[in-house]
This record gives sequence, C-alpha cells and structure tokens, in this order.
Amino acid sequence: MLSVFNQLPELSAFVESVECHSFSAAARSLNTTPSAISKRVAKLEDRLGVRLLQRTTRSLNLTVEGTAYYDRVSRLLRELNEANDLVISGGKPRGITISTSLDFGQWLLVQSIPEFLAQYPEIQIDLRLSDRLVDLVVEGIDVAIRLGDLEDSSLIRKHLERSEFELALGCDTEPLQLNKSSGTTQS
Amino acid sequence: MLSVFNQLPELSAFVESVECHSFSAAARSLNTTPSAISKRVAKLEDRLGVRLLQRTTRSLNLTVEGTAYYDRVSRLLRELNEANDLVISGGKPRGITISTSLDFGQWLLVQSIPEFLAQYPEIQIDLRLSDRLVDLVVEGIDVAIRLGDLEDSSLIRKHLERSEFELALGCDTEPLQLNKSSGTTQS
DNA sequence: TAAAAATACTCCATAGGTATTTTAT
DNA sequence: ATAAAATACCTATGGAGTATTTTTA
Repeated sequence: MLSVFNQLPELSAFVESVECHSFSAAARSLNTTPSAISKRVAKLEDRLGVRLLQRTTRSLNLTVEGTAYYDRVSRLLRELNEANDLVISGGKPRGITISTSLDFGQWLLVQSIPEFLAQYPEIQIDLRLSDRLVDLVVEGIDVAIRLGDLEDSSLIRKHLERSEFELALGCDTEPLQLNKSSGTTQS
Repeated sequence: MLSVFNQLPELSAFVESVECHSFSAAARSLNTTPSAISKRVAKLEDRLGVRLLQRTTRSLNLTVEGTAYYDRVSRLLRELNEANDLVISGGKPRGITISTSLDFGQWLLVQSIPEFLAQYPEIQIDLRLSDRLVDLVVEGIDVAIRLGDLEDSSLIRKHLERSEFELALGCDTEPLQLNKSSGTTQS
C-alpha cells in the first residue's frame, strides 16, 4: 500500500466541478473559493500526469481520461461516505464485543441475541466464546460474562468508561435478562 | 458531496496498521514515523467519533466498528489505486477525442478504427460525430477531420501542443490512412 | 461587458519529525 | 530491559484566501 497519495480534497473538487460544470459553482457547493478548486484540480492532474478537464473561462469538458476517472472516483467517494456514515457514532452504541465461555454463550446468548437484535437491529454484536482467561483491555472487550465466583479470580478489573452495552440496556426495558448474570464487566 | 473530509493519509495509516498489526511496522512500510501513524489513526478516530483500534504498547486489536471500517476502506483504497493506475500516463498516449462529420465518420472511421484498435488496444478513442461547427478548444477535441475546403471556413486554428494522435501516428507505420484527409487539426 | 478560470502573493494551520514519557511483556 | 505507543514541542510546508490578470461568450 505505497502508491496512494493524499488526494481527497482534490477528488472532491474534481467530482464536484464535473457535476456543477463549473469551478465557481463547485467552490460554492464545497464552501470554498474558486481559487482553491482550481488549484486542487490542477494538482490532481499534475499528480496523475493527465488532463482531466478541458477548460476555458466559459466551459468545462471532461477528457476521455477524465470521464473514466470521474466514473470510478465519484463512486468511490459515495462509498467512502457510506463507510463513514456506517461507522460514525450518532452518540448511540453501534457495536459491542462480548466475551463469555463456550457453555454460557451457547446456552444463554444464542437464544437471547436474536431477540436483542430484533429490538436493536442497528447494533452489531461480536460474540467471542472462549474458556481461556481474557484480558479485557488488550482485546477490546466491552462486556465479559463469567459464571459465579469467577469474578473473584485473577482477572483485573479496570474502570474505563460506562459500557456501551450497559447504556443500551438502560435505554429501554431490559431486552435480555442478563442482569442476574454475575458479570465481570467494564463499567 | 459535502460530508467527505480529507482523510487519505489517515486511511492509509489505519489500513496499514491493521495489516502490519503494529504502528511501528506501518510507519516503516509507509516511510514515516510511528508518531505520524499514531496521530493519523487518532485523528481518524476522532473525526469518526469511534475507536477503531484497541491498543496497548504491545498489541493492536480491531474493534467491531474498526473491522467493519477496515473491510470497506481497504477495498476502497485498492480501487482508488486502480483508478489512478488506469489513468496515470506512462508517457504514452492514452486517449484521443476525434470530431468529424456523420458521413465521414461512418464511411471511413467505422472501418478503420477497429484496425487501429487492434494495433493499439490500450488507446481509448472518443469519436464524436456531428455536422455542426465544433470549437476544438472548448470541447477538448484532439483531432477534427473535415472534408475538403471546410478547412477554409470560419474555424479558428490554434497551435496548442503536438496532438497525442499525431504522436501515435508517428510512432509506427501509419495505422490509418488519415494523412491524406484534410484535417483541421490541433497540432 | 460580465463572469469565470488562472495566478501571484501572503499568511496561517497543521502535518510531521525529534525527543521524551509511559507502558507492557 | 526492550520495544512500542502516546505525547509535548517545534518547524516548515503547503493549502487557502485576497486581489489581480486573462480570457471568452
């Protein structure tokens, strides 16, 4: 992954210019100046070594290469936006990582998780079943569920921040009956 | 197209870190310093408002969101590289825009272009057939072919730069017999 | 003549590097 | 004890704005 250079402002300027048929209009749309747009597109062309837009003071026209590039890049920008949107937290929990034992995971969660997902379809659950001792911090576990007195074991408990999962539980009536389970929980 | 912010260095740092399982290794791979990688990833997470990598001084682990983001973004970086490669000129002509009349285009070029493409498959041809007067500069036409005395018409001829098409013609024996056609040609 | 692109010039934000601190194995 | 991540600090690059010039419809 060596040949990708920084180019997103340039890409946006290019795509927006094509769609607006004008640098000035693109500048308005992107809340910047025509000067900036002109420079960004010029820089992009410079790096690619190819003229993308044939321009006079009165019109913009895509070159052959520009057309090919526009087709691909406009799609990529759309997809990148989608990837960002998917991941950007709207303040709400979006994903949790749960660690528990094989047994407990199978008997309790495999039944309850579908229920939970039915109520909160937008939350992604990463369920990791393992009987080994897990370092919650190192592996980025949000909630670990262990049976009984395991909470008195050698596991280190750290207070980091209020668990996203707890927030999810707190925001409505309890979707899972996990409250009674003795949890070694980051909270 | 408003929500895309500049993020390619951050994206590369993130993807490379995931693939190297280490900021330091990613820094080596991207010819920069661990400090830069650390800052880029932190900035990306900051903008997204989501932690992508759970890190200690000894290990990196993708969070749930990080996994989803990595899947998408690594693909996008690959595709962006491909788009760049596709368009980057290796010094050779890559595309020409030809303007000619409907008649001439049909009778001559429709026969000759397949031949030409057989010899130079990597060159893209954008053939625009039109009987109206065309401003070569405004529309980014590389070669315009007009019959006979049309070259004495009101068309303005400008010397801009040596036509890519002429170069293509000059680099070998003539692939088309266009030399005899009276051309209003940017050269 | 009006409006748009290019450009010269300046300024400032910020990305990146160096050196240091913290942390984990 | 070693190696990696985070951080503080500084510097310089280059991105963006303003104002001007050029061009074209």
